[in-house]
Amino acid sequence: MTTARRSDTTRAAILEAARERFAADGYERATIRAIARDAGIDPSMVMRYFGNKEGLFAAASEIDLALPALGALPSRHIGAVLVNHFLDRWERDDVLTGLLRVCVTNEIGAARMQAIFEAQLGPVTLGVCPEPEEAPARAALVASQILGMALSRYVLRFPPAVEMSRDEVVAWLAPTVQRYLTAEAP
Amino acid sequence: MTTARRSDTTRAAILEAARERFAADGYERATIRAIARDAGIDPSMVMRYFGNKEGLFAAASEIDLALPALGALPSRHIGAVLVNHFLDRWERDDVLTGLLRVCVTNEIGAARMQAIFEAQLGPVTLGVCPEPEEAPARAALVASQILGMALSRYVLRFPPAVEMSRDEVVAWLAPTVQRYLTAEAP
DNA sequence: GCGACGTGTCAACACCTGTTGGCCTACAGT
DNA sequence: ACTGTAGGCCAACAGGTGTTGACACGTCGC
Repeated sequence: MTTARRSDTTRAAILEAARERFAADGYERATIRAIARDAGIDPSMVMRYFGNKEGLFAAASEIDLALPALGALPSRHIGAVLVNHFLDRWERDDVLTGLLRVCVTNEIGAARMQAIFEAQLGPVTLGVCPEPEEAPARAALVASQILGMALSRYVLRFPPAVEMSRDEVVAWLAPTVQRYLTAEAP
Repeated sequence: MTTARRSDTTRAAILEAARERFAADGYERATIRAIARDAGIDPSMVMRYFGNKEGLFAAASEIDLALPALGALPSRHIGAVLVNHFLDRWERDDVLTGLLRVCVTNEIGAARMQAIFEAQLGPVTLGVCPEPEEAPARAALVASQILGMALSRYVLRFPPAVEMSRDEVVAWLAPTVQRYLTAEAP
């Protein structure tokens, strides 16, 4: 059994500060010194616990996917459920915002973003789309709309995208996602 | 009349190298030294011609919008025309890819990206959408889909998004854009 | 001929970055 | 009570950054 060490609180403080900084500044501008200052410890502690900056980012961008139970619900509502789920996931904490800010200039971040969408969307898409070999393209289309809205709303903060209510976003995007998943190929 | 100076070729070489570096590396990792090395001149020339790094980026990310003549065509095809136009604009050079990579971590880039979409989409949206006060939200929805596909295809290079043919992309996205612009609000 | 000016290079500044190793302190096990 | 070790800080390294000023070469007007 693993007993709680004294260092666990420090680790947690570092990770929280790192997530905030990566989300606010991206990879290069989120410096280890700034993260350490936010966490109230010395920069060298970051190295001791996470090896180097890439290791810190890898640890700070780990996400539990928290897939909803999807098999049972009627496939007509799957678009709305999916959009709602992703908006939830984006607004609960700033891990995904950080990942989106980082993946644009960092290979590791890009690979992780791709892995997340594969794991999130792969099974869902395979379950509902008409032809299995179309599943990857359909998943990529859904990803493009989800990522584009997240970019406009949470990163670039385009005023109209920010001012839309959450229900409005779902009402507009759900039919798009639904069509990408279930409509016959054009 | 402005006669051609000898320095114009140098300016052009700097701008071309800067566009490539910004598109490949983003703002922070695209160093002035690397750009100058690519252009075959000294870093201090960059400062002399463009003042500082922000000035260089501002000059390198200037875009002639090249709006197509839009008023005359039947409004049923406006979605396909718009998607085609943006894909063209993204693939002609790497200015927009650079802007997309930069705007995620740089205020000036974000503001410029927003300005581009306002200028590109604003008039079109106002011309075709049912209620004028809905125009900004509809333009933001279109921007989210366009930006998301550009991110997946040209920046993150998700394999399924890259492997789709250009006609497939247009066939899938055009109805989405068309709906965001002309359908009644949900 | 000669100074002014445009074009360019060189060397340096001041600062910030990730990363490392040594030293100190306090608690745990025996 | 003593010692080992985990947790933490400090100072420094080596390298890279944007940016600046002094100096060299060429070409033009006069």
